[in-house]
Amino acid sequence: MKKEELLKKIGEQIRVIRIEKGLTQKQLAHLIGKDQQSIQRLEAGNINPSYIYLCEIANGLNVSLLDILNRLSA
Amino acid sequence: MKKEELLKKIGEQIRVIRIEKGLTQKQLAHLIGKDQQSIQRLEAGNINPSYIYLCEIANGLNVSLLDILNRLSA
DNA sequence: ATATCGCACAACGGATACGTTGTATTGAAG
DNA sequence: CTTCAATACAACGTATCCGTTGTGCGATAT
Repeated sequence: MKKEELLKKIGEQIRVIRIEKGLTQKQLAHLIGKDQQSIQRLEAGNINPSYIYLCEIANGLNVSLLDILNRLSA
Repeated sequence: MKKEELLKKIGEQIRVIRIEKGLTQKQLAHLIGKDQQSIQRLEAGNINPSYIYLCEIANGLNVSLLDILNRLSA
């Protein structure tokens, strides 16, 4: 699977979960000490986030990283 | 959970799986177009690998990233 | 003794992530 | 119409990743 597709997919999944939780990009960003633009780039698949970054996102969304990845295959 | 602990844990888990598969650091590295030192730093928890990097590692180990993360909690 | 293999650590450089600022668009609210 | 919230994109600087080279150390074998 191509790199860009992987990044797009996980970005989209993060967006879905964020919206399910009723959060804006800005709110999620501030929950984990980042800013809105960072979340935007992540959701758009424009960056290749680090493991720690993904853990922080999962934390802000109040789910586990496993949950996020599990939902990718579904 | 602290960043260093997270990196150490996933590094150790990757090492366990690599050894289960009977691979050396060098062999795993070459399977995915990297070098032995990169694997060493990853396993030692000295780097914060990107999502794509983790996908490549999982690929080289012939498991899914989900498998690796699943075994972290166990 | 020396060669080889697996693993560890340090340093350098190019590439990239990510925080920040600035700006544009869209839609809802007043 | 104006205002504000939410999202998107671009550019810049700093920090970090990761590939690479070189070095070392222990274990095993010849």
